[in-house]
Amino acid sequence: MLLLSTIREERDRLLEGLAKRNFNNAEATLDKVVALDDERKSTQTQLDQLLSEQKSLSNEIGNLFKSGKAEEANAMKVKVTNLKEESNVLEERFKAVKAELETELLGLPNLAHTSVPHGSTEEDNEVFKELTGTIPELGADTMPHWELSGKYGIFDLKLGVKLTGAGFPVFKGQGARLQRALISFFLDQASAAGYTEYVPPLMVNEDSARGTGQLPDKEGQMYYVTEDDLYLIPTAEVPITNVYRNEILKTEDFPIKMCGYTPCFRREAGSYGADVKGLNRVHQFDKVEIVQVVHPDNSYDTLTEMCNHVEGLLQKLELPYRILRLCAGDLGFASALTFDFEVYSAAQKRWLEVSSVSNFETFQTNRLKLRYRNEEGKTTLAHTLNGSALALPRIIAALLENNQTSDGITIPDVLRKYTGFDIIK
RNA sequence: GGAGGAGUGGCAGAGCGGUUGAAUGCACUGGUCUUGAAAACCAGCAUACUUUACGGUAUCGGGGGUUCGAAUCCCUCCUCCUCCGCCA
Repeated sequence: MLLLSTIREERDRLLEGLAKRNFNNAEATLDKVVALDDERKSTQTQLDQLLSEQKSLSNEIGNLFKSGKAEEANAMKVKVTNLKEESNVLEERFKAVKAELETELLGLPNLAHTSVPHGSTEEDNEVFKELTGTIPELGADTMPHWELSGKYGIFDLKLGVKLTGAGFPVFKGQGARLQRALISFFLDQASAAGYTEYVPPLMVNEDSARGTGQLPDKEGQMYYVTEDDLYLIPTAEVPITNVYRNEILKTEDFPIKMCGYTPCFRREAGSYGADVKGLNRVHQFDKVEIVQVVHPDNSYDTLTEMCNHVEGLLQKLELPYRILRLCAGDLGFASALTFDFEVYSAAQKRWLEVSSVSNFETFQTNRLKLRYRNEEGKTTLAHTLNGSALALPRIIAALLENNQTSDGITIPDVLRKYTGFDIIK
């Protein structure tokens, strides 16, 4: 959620940013927000005035009763009752204005960082770092991962359909081991980089979902348990970032570095073709997430640090990758700047997104009420960042496809101590 | 799932209808004292909104109600504790 102070004081910059994001009616929306905020303030001032009068009169009534002047007290009661009627009307108006203001604010996306390129679709994303690593030369009998899975019995989509439905792959045998190996590897790497490991709940309440911006923006993306009003997490970002919801930190608490492995659940309606084939897009997948809560002065350095961490993982896995800087049109609602990491699948001959690293600045912390006490003792919003490190299915797809040989699928060196085997046969 | 008890400031813990945003203790911050430290003493110490400012308003688990007036009474939801049941 954007800050009202930003909307009031940096209107031009904001209009520019909203235009970049192709946001319609930006000017009218900002005008409306400011007008609502003005009304909220003036309503509150009037309301407070009335409440204050009521309060002091009520105290007088108490004193009158004590000194035995019941008649005067009763006369005063009528006065207060009248005041109360007046204030009730104002209070209703106050609540309505506040709610409307909130709705408008929730509809505004984060202001994109100045380095975010213009553009409306993923075609306009900037290649921040060109292909790094080598694309393997594969033979004529190269298979995509969904065919390899059948050949080696790594995972089974049909079985998933039988057990649950489309988009719920079942990993088995060496495939299941590979999955577990990757999780351990990613977590060990995160721990070594100073992240504290969490095992969070896989369902969250409404407050948590709102805190990180899943609600109300992406309600349809989440599985929802109606009986208990809980949401299945679409990413570990949600529970982990909410650890510090409603907290006031000290500057010496920074940086807070957290990581966690969780399954992720996404309803992901509306895609087709190669995008959703095999493991390319599924409803349940595993991911290790890294999250940081930092001082606003350091958040862009932290973004770089987190990108370096993700890059290191891809290098250790010996996967060819590139880094994109997302354009304004492709940038997530809550993000100020996002780098996407893509690995190249030699068999599918396409790039697969395996990580997204973002700085949200104060967009999430404003909703989360996640603050710190600054040098002057004032409470100030912290910055949050997160990144996938990494999401498993497409890593597995790329590993299977790029490492296929006539003898089987070779496992990268770094994973061998985790898998316990060096080739999938 | 059933029965009972409880939720107050960073923590502990009073208050149980009337200037109570809330006693007291601990913790914390600043000061005096001291060569330094400790002790002692003095002062400060919730959050948010609002006001140019003085100040004002709201918040005692959440929401609603009764009353001129609620931390205190009523309803409801949530959470925790104890006992019973069930269970990996």
